[in-house]
Amino acid sequence: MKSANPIFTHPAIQLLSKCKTLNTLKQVHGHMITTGLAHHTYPLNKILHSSSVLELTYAHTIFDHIQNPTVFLFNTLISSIITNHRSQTHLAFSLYNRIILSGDDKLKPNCFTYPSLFKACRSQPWVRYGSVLHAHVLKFLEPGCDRFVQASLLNFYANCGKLGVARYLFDQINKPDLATWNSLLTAHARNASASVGGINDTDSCLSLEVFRLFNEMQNSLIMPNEITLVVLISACADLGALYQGMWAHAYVIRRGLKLNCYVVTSLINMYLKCGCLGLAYQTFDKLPQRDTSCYNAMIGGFAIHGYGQKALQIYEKMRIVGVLPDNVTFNVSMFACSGVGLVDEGCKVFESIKEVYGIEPTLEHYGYLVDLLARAGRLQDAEKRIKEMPMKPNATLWRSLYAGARIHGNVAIEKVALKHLLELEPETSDNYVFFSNMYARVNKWEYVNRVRKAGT
DNA sequence: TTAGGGTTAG
Repeated sequence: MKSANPIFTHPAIQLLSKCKTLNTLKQVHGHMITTGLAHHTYPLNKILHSSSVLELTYAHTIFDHIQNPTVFLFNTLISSIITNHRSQTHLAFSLYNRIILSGDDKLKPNCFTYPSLFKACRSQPWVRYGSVLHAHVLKFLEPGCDRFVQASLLNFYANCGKLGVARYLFDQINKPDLATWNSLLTAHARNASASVGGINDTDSCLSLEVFRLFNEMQNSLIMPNEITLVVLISACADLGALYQGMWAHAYVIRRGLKLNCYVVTSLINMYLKCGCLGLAYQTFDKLPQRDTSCYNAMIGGFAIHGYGQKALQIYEKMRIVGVLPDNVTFNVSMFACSGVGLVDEGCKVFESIKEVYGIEPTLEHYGYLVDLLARAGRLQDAEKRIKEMPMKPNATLWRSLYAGARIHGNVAIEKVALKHLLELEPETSDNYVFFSNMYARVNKWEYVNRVRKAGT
């Protein structure tokens, strides 16, 4: 009987996965160097992976000391950078370039090289490299050799809005598995809800296509999972299709799928979009373990339906049970206050961002604060907040101040806000109309004509 | 003997 190679079962390798700090990892690495273990690819890959999660610089130093690293080691580092250190994506691409430009016949990218790189290409500034990578896939890999590469390509094109290419690539895949089906469904749902400026016929068609694809998927005997249902329920929300959404909810229960935070959040959102606040709350209330997103959906739901006080109660409950709020939580909570004039409560939420949670308020947070104050007629406070904020205010903030000043009849502040709006958006004709309307209201007709001329 | 693709909220 052949005994296992001791390298693979060495206790130092078991220890590696338990290292929680760079210091302990360095100790194990030192031990591996003295025992000669660090010369072998298998343990080297393990240490490269563990160190890249904890401290990328250390992993890079290890990598730079490896003579003739294999494509396996390149892939490990590339994928770890993209998964754990997205801001360092350029390092992943320079590693990829090293493979391509090595001139070494033994060093070629393989099917494990591409999925993470395509994932990186979904955000700027890397999007433009996607089609280059696609060309490399065709050059270096056998056609249709790997479903992971095919699915990641599909996701890349879907993310760019090139749904036709995504569908073409899907049709090339032999017996698509569950994740590939989910990719295609996600592609349609994402493109349906990604349009700017509201619903149009194309978007509705894409959401309807999600229904059709779901049926096609079931006919191909692939069992949907929670992810599939999240996509299906989101399509129902986009269409305002309550009956289909309820059917999907029942399907989750009937098929024994988990009502996890993703599924429940999409259900809450669907019920809210269909105007069923009660059903949204029932679904929220039944979930024993809720995450931040789930709370955000419910707070936002109460806010949109005009129940600011209820929204704040949920926000308070979140604090009591110890679920950490995020930027969205602060936004929706302040929005909830704004809608029903709970000014002091909204200000308290704003102050808590820094004082309680130690987070620097963002431009968007200031936007909600100014909107809250301006709507309530606290125009001097709103203007003071804009002037004292640490970043440059954008047009949205000045517009909120303008709207508040307009409603509450404060021409002086209205004028200040409009001047800033014109500076920031000289091309927006609405701003000139607002300005001339303001002068017309105070009977300054010579200015009305002057502003109108400037705006044409 | 190790690696890679799919989900929610304003």
